Amino acid sequence: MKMKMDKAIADTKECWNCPIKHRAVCARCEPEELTHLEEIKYYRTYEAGQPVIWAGDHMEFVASVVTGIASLSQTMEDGRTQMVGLLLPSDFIGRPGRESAPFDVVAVSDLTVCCFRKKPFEEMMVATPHIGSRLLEMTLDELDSAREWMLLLGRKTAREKIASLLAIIARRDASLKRHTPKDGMSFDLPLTREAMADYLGLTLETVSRQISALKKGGVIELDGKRRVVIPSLEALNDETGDDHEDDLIH
Amino acid sequence: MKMKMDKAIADTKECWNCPIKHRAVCARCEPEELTHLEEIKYYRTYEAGQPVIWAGDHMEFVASVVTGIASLSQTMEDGRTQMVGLLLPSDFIGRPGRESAPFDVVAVSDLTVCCFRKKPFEEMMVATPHIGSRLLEMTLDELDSAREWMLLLGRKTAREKIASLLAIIARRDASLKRHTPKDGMSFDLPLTREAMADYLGLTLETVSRQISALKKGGVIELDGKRRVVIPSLEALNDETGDDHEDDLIH
DNA sequence: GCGCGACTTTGATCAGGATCAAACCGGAGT
DNA sequence: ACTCCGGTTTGATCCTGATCAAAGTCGCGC
Repeated sequence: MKMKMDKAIADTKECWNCPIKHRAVCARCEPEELTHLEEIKYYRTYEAGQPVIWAGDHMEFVASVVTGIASLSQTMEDGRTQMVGLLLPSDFIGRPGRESAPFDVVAVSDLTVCCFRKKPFEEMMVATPHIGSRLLEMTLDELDSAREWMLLLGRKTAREKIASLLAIIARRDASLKRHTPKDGMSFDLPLTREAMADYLGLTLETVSRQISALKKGGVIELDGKRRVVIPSLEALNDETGDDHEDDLIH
Repeated sequence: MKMKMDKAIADTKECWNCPIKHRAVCARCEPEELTHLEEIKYYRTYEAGQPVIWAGDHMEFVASVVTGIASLSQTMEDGRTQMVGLLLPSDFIGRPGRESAPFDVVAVSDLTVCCFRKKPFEEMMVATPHIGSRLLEMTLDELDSAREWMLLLGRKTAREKIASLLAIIARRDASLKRHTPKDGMSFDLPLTREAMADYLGLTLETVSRQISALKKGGVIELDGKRRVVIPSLEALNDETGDDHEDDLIH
C-alpha cells in the first residue's frame, strides 16, 4: 500500500502526467522543452498555514501550484492585512527578473508546488518563447482579475462582496469538476471566515453576519460551517451587484 | 509659426524621436524592428473627457500613451464606478489576443496615443520576442501596482488614501521632471475631486473634506484648487500608513 | 466523558464615510 | 458688468460596517 502510494505520487511528478500541464506556465512547451524543465524542477510541499515566502525575502525559485491553495497578501505595520490574490492549481508564484518577493505567500490548505530554480528558469525563458508567451497570457488574465477585485473592494457592499465570493468559488468548483454550475450545487468553503474577511476587505464578524443574512434570506443553505448549498444561482447572482450575464445569453 | 509647429509634431511621430521610446512596449526593439513598427502605427488624439474605448467594444487596435493621461474604469448598472488604473505616458492600452475591451478607457486630460492595428501587432509579437518580453515586464509591474492598490482600497482610511495618492503623484511628477522628490516641491493635481474619489473608492465630498483636513494639519498647502505644495515629504509619508522606506535607506 | 483550543456566531455600541442639501468659487461667454 | 456652469467646499444627518465583548460549536487528545 505504501509503495503503491509512492508510485502514484512519483507518477504525477513527471511532466507528462502532471495534473496542471494544460494550464500552467509550461502548457505550451514542446516535449523536448519539458525534458529540459524536468531537470531544473523539484517539488515542495507545505502544510496548511505554513508560509511559503515572506514579502521582502530573497527568492531563489519560482513555482507553479500543483495542488492546494495559497494566498498572496500584504500586511501593514499595525496588523491590517489585505489578501491580494488566491493562488489555485496551475497559478504561478514569483516573478522572473525580480530579486525579492513583493507579497507574503502562505499555504491556505495543504499545498504542493513545482519549483524551478530562478536562474535556470530565466535562462530558459529567453531560449524558449513558449514559456514567456504563456506567462504573458497568464499575467494579463491575473491583471484583469485584480482589476475586477478592485471594483469589489472599492464599491461593493458587504453583502455584495460575500455573494460575489461565493459565486466565484461556486464557478471555480464546478469547472474543477468539469461541469457547468447548476442550481442545487454545493461546495466546501476553502477559507476560514478570517481569510474571507482579509480577501474582501471586511472584518470576520461582518463576514459571519452577512453569511447568516444570506442564509436567512434563502439565498444559500449551510450544511455545517463550511459546506454551502446554492438553491438558485440566479438568486445568488442577483446579490452580487454584477450585471447578469446569463440574461444576455438566453 | 503654423508650419514650425507641424514640423515639431511630425518629428515626435518618428520612433527614433519618440518621447516614450525608452519606456514603452517598443523600448527593446532594434532599429529594423522600429522601422517595421513605423509602418503599422498611427497617432490619434482625444480631448479631455472623451472616451477612447467602452468596455465590451470590439478593439481594432492596441496603443501606447504618448502624452496626457487616460483612466481605466468599471461601472456597475446603478452607476457606482471604480477607476482601476491611471494610464500615463508609455503605458499600454489594450490586450493582444483579446477581442473586446474589459474596461472603459477615457481621456482624463488631452491625450495622444500611438496606435497599432491589432492583427499586424500580434503577428509582429510572435516574430520579435523583444516586444513580448517588454510587454510581459510591463504587465508584471502593473499587476504589482494593482495589488498595492487593493491594499489601499480594502484597508486604508480615507485620510490614508488621500495621502497615498498625493505621495504617488508627487513621486511621479518628480521623476517626470528627472529629479528626486524634495521638501517644498509642488505639482498640479491632474484629476478632479470626483475622479480622485472614483480612484480611491470614496465619494467626492469625502475627498474634499480630507484634503481640507490635511491642509488644516499642515501636511499640505494649497495654491488654488489644483496646485499642491508639500512642505515635508516625511510628514506626508507618515500619513499614508505605508512603512517608511526612507528610514530604511539612510 | 472531559477539557482545551481553534473557529464561529451573536449582541451592543461606536464611528467613519455616505448621503442629502446648500452655498461658494472662478472662468467663459455674452 | 452679468449670468451660467462645472467643479468644489461645507454642513447636518444617517447608516453600514468596525469594534468590543461574550457565548456557542466542533474536533481532538487524554
